[in-house]
Amino acid sequence: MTQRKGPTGEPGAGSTGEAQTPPRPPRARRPTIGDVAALAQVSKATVSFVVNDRPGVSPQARRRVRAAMDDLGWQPNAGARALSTRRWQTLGLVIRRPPELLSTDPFFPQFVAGIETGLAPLGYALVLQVVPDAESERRAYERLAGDGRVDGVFLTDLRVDDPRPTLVTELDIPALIVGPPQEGSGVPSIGVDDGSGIRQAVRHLRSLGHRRIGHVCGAEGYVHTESRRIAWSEALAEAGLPDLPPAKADFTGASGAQATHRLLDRDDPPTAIVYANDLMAIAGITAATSRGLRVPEDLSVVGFDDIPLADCISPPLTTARQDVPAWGHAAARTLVALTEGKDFQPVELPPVQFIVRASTAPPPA
Amino acid sequence: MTQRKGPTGEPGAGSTGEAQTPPRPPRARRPTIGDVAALAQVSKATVSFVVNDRPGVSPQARRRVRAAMDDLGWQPNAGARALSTRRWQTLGLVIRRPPELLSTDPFFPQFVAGIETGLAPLGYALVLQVVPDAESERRAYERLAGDGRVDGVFLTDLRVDDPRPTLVTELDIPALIVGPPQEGSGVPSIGVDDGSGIRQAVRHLRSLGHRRIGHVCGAEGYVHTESRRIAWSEALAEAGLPDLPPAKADFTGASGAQATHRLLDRDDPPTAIVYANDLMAIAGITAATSRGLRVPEDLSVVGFDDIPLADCISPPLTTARQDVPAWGHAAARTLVALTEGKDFQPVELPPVQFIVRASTAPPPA
DNA sequence: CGGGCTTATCAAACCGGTTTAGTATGAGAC
DNA sequence: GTCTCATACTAAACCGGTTTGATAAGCCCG
Repeated sequence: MTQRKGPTGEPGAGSTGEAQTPPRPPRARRPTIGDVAALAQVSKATVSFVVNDRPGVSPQARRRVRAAMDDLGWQPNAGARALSTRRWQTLGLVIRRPPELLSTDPFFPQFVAGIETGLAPLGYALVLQVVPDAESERRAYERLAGDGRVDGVFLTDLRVDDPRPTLVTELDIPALIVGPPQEGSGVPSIGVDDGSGIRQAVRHLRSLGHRRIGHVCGAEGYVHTESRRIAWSEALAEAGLPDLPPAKADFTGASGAQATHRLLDRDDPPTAIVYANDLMAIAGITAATSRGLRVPEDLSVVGFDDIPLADCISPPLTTARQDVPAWGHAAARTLVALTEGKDFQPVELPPVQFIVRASTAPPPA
Repeated sequence: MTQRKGPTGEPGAGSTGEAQTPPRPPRARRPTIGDVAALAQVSKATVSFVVNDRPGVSPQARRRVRAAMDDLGWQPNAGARALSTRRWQTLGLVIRRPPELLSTDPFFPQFVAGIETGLAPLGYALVLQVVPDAESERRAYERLAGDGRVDGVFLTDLRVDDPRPTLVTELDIPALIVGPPQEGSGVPSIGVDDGSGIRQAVRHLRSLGHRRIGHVCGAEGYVHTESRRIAWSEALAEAGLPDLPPAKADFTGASGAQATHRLLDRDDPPTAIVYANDLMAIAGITAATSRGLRVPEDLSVVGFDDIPLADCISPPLTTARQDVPAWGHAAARTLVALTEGKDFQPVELPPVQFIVRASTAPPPA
C-alpha cells in the first residue's frame, strides 16, 4: 500500500522526521514532430505527410522519417492533432442508471465491449460517463458536445418522451440512438426488434398449450419496457388468448418476486409468465417455488437476456438472447461513419434468438 | 431504423431514383475565446483569467466577460486547453476480459460508476478500453500514454507477474493499481483485503461446526484468485482444520459446477464450500441439488461479491460484499491526485462485509 | 508634482500538430 | 538552351486555448 520512491533512498532523511520526500523525477518531455523532423533532416510538414500516408514524399525521405520516428519512439500528440483536424477520434457514451440496477444489467458491459471491437481498429477511443439522474445526464451531454471532447455520442436506454434526441440536435453533435427508432426525432437509430423475442416466447408457450400467459414488466418509462409489454399484449391477441393485466416491476429481483406473487394471487392465475428480464424471472421462480408451485410443472417461466446464470440455475431458464456485442460493434461503426459526414446506412443485426431450456413445459392438466 | 432528414422533404427527388440527398447543413462553428473577448471588449488573456478564476480582473470586466460567455454559450475547447496545459483531465481504464466473463462480473460496472462519482465533480472524464488479450492490452496502454490522451491509468485485474507495473513505469505515466499492493513495483495501489471476506466465511462455518471446508478457486493467474485461495488455506490452518486441495475453476458457472462435483466426489467430501465468486456458488448449489443434496442441510455454500441475484435465489446466498463504488470513487480521487503531482496517500476503504443468509447451516450429524 | 507601487490590461509567444501556398529541382519537349 | 511541368520539399499560418512580459493607469505619499 506504500509507494516505493525508486532505488535512491535518502538514508539521512528518515531519522529527521521531516517529510523529506525525494523529489519525484519530472516526467520526461515526450518528443514532438519537430524532434523527428530535425533528426530526419526534413520539415515538420514532411513528417506529417509520412504519418498520414500522403503522396509527395520520396522513398528516401520516407525511410529517414520512419527511422527517426522509431528512434525517438514518437507518437503524434492526440490533442494537437485534434486541434488542427477538429476530429477527436473519440465517441461518448453516457449511461444513466440507478445504482441498484448497474451491476445487474448484462447489457452494458457487453455493449461497451462490442463498441470497442468496432472502435479499436479505427483508432477511436470511447469516453464513458455514468450519471445518476436526468439533470446530470443533460449536463454530461452538454459538456461532451460543448468542449469538443467527442465527435459523436450514443443515446442508450431511451425513455418515452426522452429529451435527448432534441438535445443532441440542439447541441449539433452527431448522435446515434441505440434501440428502436424514434420517428420524427431526426436522430438515426440502430437496434434489434426485441419484441420478437417476446412474440416467440408467447408462441412457444401457446404451442405447449398455455392459455393464460402473464407478463412482468420492466421499469416504467423505458421504451424497451414498453416495446416488450406491447409485444406481449399483441402476441396474446394474435394467438387469440385472453388479455391479462401486465404486472408492473422495475427489472430488479425483488420487484420481480413481488409482481409474481401478485399474478399468482389472482383468481385466474397465469400458467406461464414472460418476464422482461432474466433477473426478475429467476426471482420469480424462487417466489413461485416458495408458494409450493413447481417450475415448470405448475408454472412456466420465460426470461429475457440470457445472462450467464440462466443455465446454472434449476431449472435452466428458457429465455431470449440478443447478440449485444455485435450490436455494439455495428453501433460504433455507424456512429463513426456519421461523424465523418457519411450518410446514415441502416444496419442489419442478428435477430433475437429464443432459447428453450427447462423452465417451460405444458401447463398442468 | 431510417433517418428523417428534417422537415424539408424534396418531393421531386424521390421519383428520379437519384441519390439526391439534401446536403446536411454543416455543423455550426462553435464560438472561440476570441469571439468572447471581442464581444466583451477585452483580450483573450482576460477571458482566460476569468474562466480560470485568477486575480487581476476588474469586477466590471469580469461581468462583461461572463455576460459574453453566456450570450455565446461558449465553453473552452478541451483540446486547445489540453495542448497548452499538458493536462488532459482524462483518466484511462483498460479492461482485459475474456468475453464470456464480461457480463458476469459485477465488479466492472460498479467500479466504473464509482470512478465517475469521483471524477465528475473534478471535471475529469474517463476513457475506457476493453481488450481481449495481453498484446492488445499492452498496445492500449502504449497508445493512451504515448499520444497523451490521458493523464493517468488504472491497472485492474492484476495477474501474478503482471507486466503492467513495469510497463507504466517505462511509459512514464501516472498509474494506480486497483487491488492488493505489488511490493517493489513502484506503482501505488488501492484495494481492500478481500481475503478478510474469506477468513470470515471460514470462521463462520467453523463456528457452525463444519470441519471439512472446501474452496472453489477463481481463474488461474489473477492475484485476487490467489489471495482468496491463500486466505482460505490460512484460515483453515488457523482454525485447526484439515487441509483440502482447492478445486480449480475460472469464475464461470459451468466451471463452478464441475469443481463442485469434483469436491463432492471425494471420499471425504466437504460439508461446506467457499466459492471465489457468487456465480460459481449459485451454479454449485444447483450442482449439489442435482445430486440429491439439500443446501444448506447437507451442504453449506458461501459465495463472494453479493450480486443482486444472491438473495433472489433459493436458498438466499451467504456471501461477502465489498463496497465497490466507494472503491472506485477513492481510486479516482487518488489517481487524480497522483497526476497532479501530489504524493501518494494511502486511503482507508470500508472493509469487506460478510453477509449471512440461508445457504449456510450446521453440518449434517 | 514627481517617484514608487499596485492593479488592470493586452500583445505576443507558445503548446504540437495539419495544411496551404510557394519554392527549388530535375526531367522531358522543342 | 530555354520553357514547361511534375515532383519533392518547406516556411508559415492556423487550430483555440494559456501564460508571460510589458505597458498603462490609478493611488498614495512626501
